[in-house]
Amino acid sequence: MTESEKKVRVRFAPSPTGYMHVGNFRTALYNYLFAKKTSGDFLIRIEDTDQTRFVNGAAEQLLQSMNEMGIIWSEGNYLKSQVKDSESQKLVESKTYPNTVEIGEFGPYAQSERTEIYKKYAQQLVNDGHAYYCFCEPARLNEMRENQQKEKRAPMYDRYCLANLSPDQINQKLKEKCPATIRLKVPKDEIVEFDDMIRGKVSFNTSNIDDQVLLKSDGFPTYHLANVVDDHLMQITHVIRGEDWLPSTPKHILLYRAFGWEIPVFAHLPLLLNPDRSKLSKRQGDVAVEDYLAKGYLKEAILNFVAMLGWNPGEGSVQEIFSMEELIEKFELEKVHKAGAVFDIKKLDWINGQYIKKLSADDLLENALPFFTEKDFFAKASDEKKTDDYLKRVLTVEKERLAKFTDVGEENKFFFQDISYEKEMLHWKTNTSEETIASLNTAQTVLDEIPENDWMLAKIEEKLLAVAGDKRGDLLWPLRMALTGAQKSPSPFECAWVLGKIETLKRIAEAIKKL
RNA sequence: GGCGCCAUCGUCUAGUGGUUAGGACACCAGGUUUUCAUCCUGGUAACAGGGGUCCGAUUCCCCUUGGCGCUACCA
Repeated sequence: MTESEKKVRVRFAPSPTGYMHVGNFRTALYNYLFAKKTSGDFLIRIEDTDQTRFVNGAAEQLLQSMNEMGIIWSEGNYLKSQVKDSESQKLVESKTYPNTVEIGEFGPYAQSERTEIYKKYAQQLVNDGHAYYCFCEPARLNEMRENQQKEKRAPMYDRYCLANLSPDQINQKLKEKCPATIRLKVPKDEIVEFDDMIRGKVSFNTSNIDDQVLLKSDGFPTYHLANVVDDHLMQITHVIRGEDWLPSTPKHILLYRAFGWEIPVFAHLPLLLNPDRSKLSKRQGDVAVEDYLAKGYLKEAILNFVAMLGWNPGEGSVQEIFSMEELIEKFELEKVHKAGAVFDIKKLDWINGQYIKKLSADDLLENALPFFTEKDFFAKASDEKKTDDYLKRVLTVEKERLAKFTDVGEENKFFFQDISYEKEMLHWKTNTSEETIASLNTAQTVLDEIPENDWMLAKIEEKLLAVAGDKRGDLLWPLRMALTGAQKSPSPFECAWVLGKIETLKRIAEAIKKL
């Protein structure tokens, strides 16, 4: 099989932090789209090699979020709740994450379970002269770096252990169990060049590259070693990751060379940015996919929005709304931008609104219900205002003006609670009380004629407009105010329809009484 | 500081060696509407600067500037 015919295999390799950063999510999405587009494999590998950063439940949360967003992988850890019984023969219990199982022939897929593998390869590098033991303590390293910085030199390991320790001394220290790391012996003054799928040719001089620690003194690997070893062992063909990894790519290439392994294709994605163009961070607003889900953004909208941050099908395309299927069909890694993209929530709001408008009454209710139950006005509402039918009517009226589900009901609390307003508010323009009462009486009569089982929006509108004639404001303003007590609201027809015949007539009667 | 990456409206972007530099969001104005929103119409708004190459550069090259990233026994 030649290289071009080799099956594409890509991976999403997150370090579990407890939530999924949207930048990370986009990386996962682009990997997924690329795999789908090329009929390749997409796997998840958990990069949990930093014991000091272990967060309980974080890995599971990540799998959960990926699953929720509809990005499906074919190898790696899975939540037990996610796996079908029919797949049970292929399952392997996960040692580290008891709520998960693994599928795939290249496991384990959690790096914390692969430490022996990394140790073996690190040792191999030492034996071959590509790496060396370092016994320097953090204090010395820090001092060294400070001095280098004072002299305005790039901080780099000074190779003290490589230059001063004889093989016997090294063995002696190892025997004494002195804390040791293994460092990559970076050759000096060589040019490492590679062809990035997004950036084209990128090159580095190895003289600027530090002797990277590969194996930490706790026996765990650093990202660089674990990543290269696993990408090779798991037969990854394309490494698609954030641009923040670009400067360490030459280290990885040096590792592939030292091992004599084939180098995968690299594609470094532009970063997602805060409005001030710094790397998207928690300090400046929400960065977790879960945050946006919790705020009532639809997963399709988030997906759509994030996909367009840094990519566009081009060729004069003016399309803004894309389904996952369309994204898979049109996605091309070559068309991913080089420059970072600002995460503009206003556009997300607009896209989300577009998706909300397309939802059926049932889907609307399903999505909105959890948000209703969080609202104080909803909790205090009477039971008949919490029925599915009632809420569906509210949502049907609200969906044209909803940007996200947290906003649900907020502008229309009068659908749920008693209203209060000054009687002067009932007057349309310069109308007198007598005129306003007359209008409300007309509305009352007309609406009372509509049977309760025929209480439909079109019917209500038709009947009221028929009696309004050319003086719509005179009839409709007082009616709307009587029903809502609010300066702004949906049309009186919609409000009457939502409230139902009984409540509508009751509120009209109350208004007349006020006057 | 060193190394690297990047550069079209405020934002996301299309685009070409010759275009009135296009679209979307946001914003503004007008229309529809009983109000608000939706919706419709229109408008403001960009090729960072300087050198080249070329008959001609927003487009190709170089420099400057600016932004960002990396510079850990984090990933």
